[in-house]
Amino acid sequence: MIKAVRGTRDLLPPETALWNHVESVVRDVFRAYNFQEIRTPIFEETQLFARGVGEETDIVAKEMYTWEDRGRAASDHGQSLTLRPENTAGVVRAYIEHKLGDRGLNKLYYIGPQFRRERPQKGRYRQFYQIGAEVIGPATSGSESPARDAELLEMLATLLDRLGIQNWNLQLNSVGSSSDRVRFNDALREALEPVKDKMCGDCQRRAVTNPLRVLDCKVPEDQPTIETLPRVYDYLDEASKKHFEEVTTILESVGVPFEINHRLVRGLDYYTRTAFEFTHGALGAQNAILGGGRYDGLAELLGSPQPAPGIGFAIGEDRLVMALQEAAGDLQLKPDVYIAPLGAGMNREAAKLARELRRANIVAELGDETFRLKKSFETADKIGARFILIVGENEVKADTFALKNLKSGEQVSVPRAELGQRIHL
RNA sequence: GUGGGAGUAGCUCAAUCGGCAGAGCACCGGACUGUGGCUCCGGACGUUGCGGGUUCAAUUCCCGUCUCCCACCCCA
Repeated sequence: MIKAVRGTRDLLPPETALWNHVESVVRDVFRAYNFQEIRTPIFEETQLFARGVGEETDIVAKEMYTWEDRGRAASDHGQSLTLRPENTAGVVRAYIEHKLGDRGLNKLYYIGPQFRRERPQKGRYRQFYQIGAEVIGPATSGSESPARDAELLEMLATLLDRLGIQNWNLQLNSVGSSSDRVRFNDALREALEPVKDKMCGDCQRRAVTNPLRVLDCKVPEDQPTIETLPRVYDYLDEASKKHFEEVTTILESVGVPFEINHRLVRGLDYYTRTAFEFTHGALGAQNAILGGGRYDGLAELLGSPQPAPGIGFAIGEDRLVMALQEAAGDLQLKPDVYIAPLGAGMNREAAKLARELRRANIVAELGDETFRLKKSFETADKIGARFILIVGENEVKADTFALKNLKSGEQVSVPRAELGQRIHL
């Protein structure tokens, strides 16, 4: 038997109804904030992620699905391509390629699959779905403003509330501008030098490769040491400090609860200044339901002639759906009516009725004339239809049909022209 | 990539010391020829994840492998 490959899965009904519900609420909420959808390719040139996400990140170093193109054209041949491991780089590439900066401030969102070759785990798959949004534009369009950070965070709080996610928790930090980061990294390395030997193996490695990640360490024995390390906040320049304070001030005034976490760092190289994560319990170890931050230098890094500060986030849709399954029962999609043709030649009559009703926006399931009436009733009951409509010779002659409410048991004779109205009630 | 647990019918799970692979639910048919849910009767259902080894005999013991789950790592 051929099975779905490791880390991928089929989403089946009725669960897909929940996914559709989530996506529909998402589109609705994003619309209120004037975001519009962008769709970028599933694969891109490998270079885009190497430069955008960062060569040193785990994602680029060991988790990407990369292959060499075998296109016929010489220009295709040998080109290194990669399934997108995240969507921000693609959006920024599109922003540059189509000169979207000329439109002013862009508020874009996407929903789609991403790919990383990780060991599968609860809430972690090799093909997973992200819902993300990006606010990006020339600095003159206000893209750098803390008002945009706060707006984005407030939108996320509204979205989670609207979906009925209970007990989410917003963690906020500033990781500084790129120059702040350089100074902070140096300070961290220096502070780690004398103490790293007594830390865990992972931290000893991080101290060299990515000192910021030491702050994220969960090993209990390392916590006292980590407490003595410098804080990012103290290495922010005046502009970054002011920016961060304005974000928190707006959040307070609009009433979005948050927690400042000086240790919050992000795993992608492009993040600057505001960094955040929404967490949720009962998701296992993968408790981050969404994460994001500002990326003021990314566009230039990817070759934009003009600076284009931006901020964005990505929601783990798989995790979001998982969090909703804990609380909500499954919403099952049920038809309004089951049409039961009864006897030879009735399929054609039933088909005509089904067409009429469906065009009147009624959800109809169609039976088969070879079924005995009892079987039709059982099927109608099983799929949860509200009504069963019997299409037999008598009914067709009279152009009046037996319509039974399966819940109440009430059965009435309804003229053809009134069926739609009767079922809509 | 590392560590731990688990794989038996569509689903949830049994199977004594190594001795004919089972139950409930679900499914199909009948009782019941134009009226469902209840009941009764019957039916179908398996490469015991896969491959190898030991044995007269393997779901059971051994080795390998794959997948899933949990955790680390990392991230969403």
